[in-house]
Amino acid sequence: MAVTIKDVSKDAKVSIKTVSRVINNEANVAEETKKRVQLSVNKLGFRPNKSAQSLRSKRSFIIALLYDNPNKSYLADIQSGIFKACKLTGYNLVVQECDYKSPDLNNTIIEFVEDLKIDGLILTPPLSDMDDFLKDLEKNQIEHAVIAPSTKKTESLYVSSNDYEAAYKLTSEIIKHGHKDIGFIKGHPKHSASNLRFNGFIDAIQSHGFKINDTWIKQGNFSFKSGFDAGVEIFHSDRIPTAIFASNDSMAAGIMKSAHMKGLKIPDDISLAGFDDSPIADEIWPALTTVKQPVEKMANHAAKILMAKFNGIEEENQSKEFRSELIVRESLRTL
Amino acid sequence: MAVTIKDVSKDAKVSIKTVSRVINNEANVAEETKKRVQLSVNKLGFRPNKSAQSLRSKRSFIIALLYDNPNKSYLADIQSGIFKACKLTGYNLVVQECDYKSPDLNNTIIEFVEDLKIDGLILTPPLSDMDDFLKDLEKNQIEHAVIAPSTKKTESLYVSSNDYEAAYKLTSEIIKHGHKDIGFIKGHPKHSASNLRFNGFIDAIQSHGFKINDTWIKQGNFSFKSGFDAGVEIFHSDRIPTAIFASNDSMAAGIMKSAHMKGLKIPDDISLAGFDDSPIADEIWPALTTVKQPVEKMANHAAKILMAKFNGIEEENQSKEFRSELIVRESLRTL
DNA sequence: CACCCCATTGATATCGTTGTCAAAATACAT
DNA sequence: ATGTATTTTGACAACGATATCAATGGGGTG
Repeated sequence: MAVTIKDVSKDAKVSIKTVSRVINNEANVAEETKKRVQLSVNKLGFRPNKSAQSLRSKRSFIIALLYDNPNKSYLADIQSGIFKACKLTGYNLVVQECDYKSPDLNNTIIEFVEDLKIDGLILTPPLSDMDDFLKDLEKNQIEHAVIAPSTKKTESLYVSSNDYEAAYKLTSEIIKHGHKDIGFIKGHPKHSASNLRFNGFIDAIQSHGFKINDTWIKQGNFSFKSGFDAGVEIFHSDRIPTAIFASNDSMAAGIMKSAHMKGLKIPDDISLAGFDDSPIADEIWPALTTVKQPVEKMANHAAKILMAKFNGIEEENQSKEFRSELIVRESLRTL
Repeated sequence: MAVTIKDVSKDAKVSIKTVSRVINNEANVAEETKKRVQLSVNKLGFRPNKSAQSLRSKRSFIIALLYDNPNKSYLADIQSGIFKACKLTGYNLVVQECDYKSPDLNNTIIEFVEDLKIDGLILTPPLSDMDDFLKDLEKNQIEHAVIAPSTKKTESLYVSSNDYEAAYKLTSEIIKHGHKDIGFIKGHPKHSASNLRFNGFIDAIQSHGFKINDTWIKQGNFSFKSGFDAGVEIFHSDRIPTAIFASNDSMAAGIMKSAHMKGLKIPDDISLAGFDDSPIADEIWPALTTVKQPVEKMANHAAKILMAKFNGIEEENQSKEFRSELIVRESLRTL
């Protein structure tokens, strides 16, 4: 039989309530009593029964990660960042794959949270941008932190990256390399980052006094295939750009493939840039010029502020914007 | 206040025990009573309190996925397969990243399982091959299913793939393309698959009466970089093979990069083959000849047999070996 | 008709915590 | 010394399910 609070209380010659006070770090326990209890706890190897705690106090020390079919390496990074934060605080992490298009997403998740007494949620795009979903969470008093929301007006905790600035900077870098005819592949329309990156691109182009050529702007959805298709279309036109900026690396890889199939050399015939610095960026040839986001750190921070919040630690642990880093590799050449 | 079993019992005019019987599908409940209770359950929207269930019955309807820093896309596939199985049965999934080298891995995990009343574990390589760890699980009566263990003598439930045969087949395919001088990059030494793949390669070579050239056999660890390094070494030698078989796609991509840097064209100057059919296999140029494993299906099956086991359903749900599929793409040419 | 058997049902204890609230001990003010 | 405020402590209820075990009742048997 496992050691219970009763065993500890006997050993330390106090009531079970006092033991409870000590393990929960409550105020008003005499220093001496506290020590005695802690001694017994260690001696007996007491570990509180989480089910009993959860039943009585309605918290589980579990947080959940919600995601909808993201890029695989993105998911792994996010998860790892969250997990590391959990490990520090003793929380556990449950994962929940969901379909953002499902009509009963809201109820499913709310029931899930209530049933498991989940202490808080972490949301990734595109869930981070579903306002009615976020509102439902608020209404049900479900703590949550969102990763990369498009608008920061929300009451929710969030972490974000400077997608707009990074896209602006990357575009400027491409221009600095002598390019004027630049194509762009947009990301998944439901992901906030897509717009931010597109706007950064547009503004950079225009602030340099260049024109946007609409036939070189294609809608993608962050998948390799959508990039490939966009590449095929672009390379099929009479005049092709000298550089293409894809909203993420997978799509850039797709374009690269379509270029190869068309007999175009990279970066000799066409320069390429991606976004995210996913593993593939450095594993294809030539390696992709891209923007590296501290995804794991962002997720780690999201988990930290979430847990800080429902543990009543407000302090400096707050929503935060992370800065991305430009990584110039071989896929971009100087004209 | 949430609906409890008491409310249901009042509404259905039965005792709480009878309600309990119905929701747990226990035997010996009159058909009519059962219907009446189910009606009340639905009418009131009763959802059993998991903490209370867990406290009393010592099960949580949670299973856990244990992994140690795997390939990101592998993790995502595994997780997705498990998650889908969980969804069907109403189980939840918690994830636990761990360090297989940690000296107190065993205790950490056992405490984790006991604390959360985890119903069962799913292990991925290299954890699937740590015999003392598996023994500790048995000793503590912790249900578990392992993915891709090297030996199937274990008492544990398992799913595996036919790595040996697949590697044999792929090697034969390379030979069929006219290659005699074939290099090989080994995988992570702690992963069971590494040996199986290597042995399949060796046996295929020898059964065709060819010789193994040791300078073309390199030790890798499944990472892109280890493949790259191996490639650099091989291409540095006086005589280079006409084809290289890397134990996974990341390493094959690494070799490809090193080949490009050396000015070698693929597949004109050297043919390549990988293993796993990870996303990168089809996203690099030229696309990799590889072996596709039904990773997600394997994980799905692992979760299913695990849950079937502790729910007392033995039947046909058993350990199983999955078959891989050869995928021939451009990276392999005929001499 | 008396008896026993087995399916069905319910009263109540129980799991291991935290919450409530009052009692006891101590500190402080007058 | 007395009264009051404050800190410290504990007895017991409560959380919401399942487990135990006995009571009930209908059917079959002799």
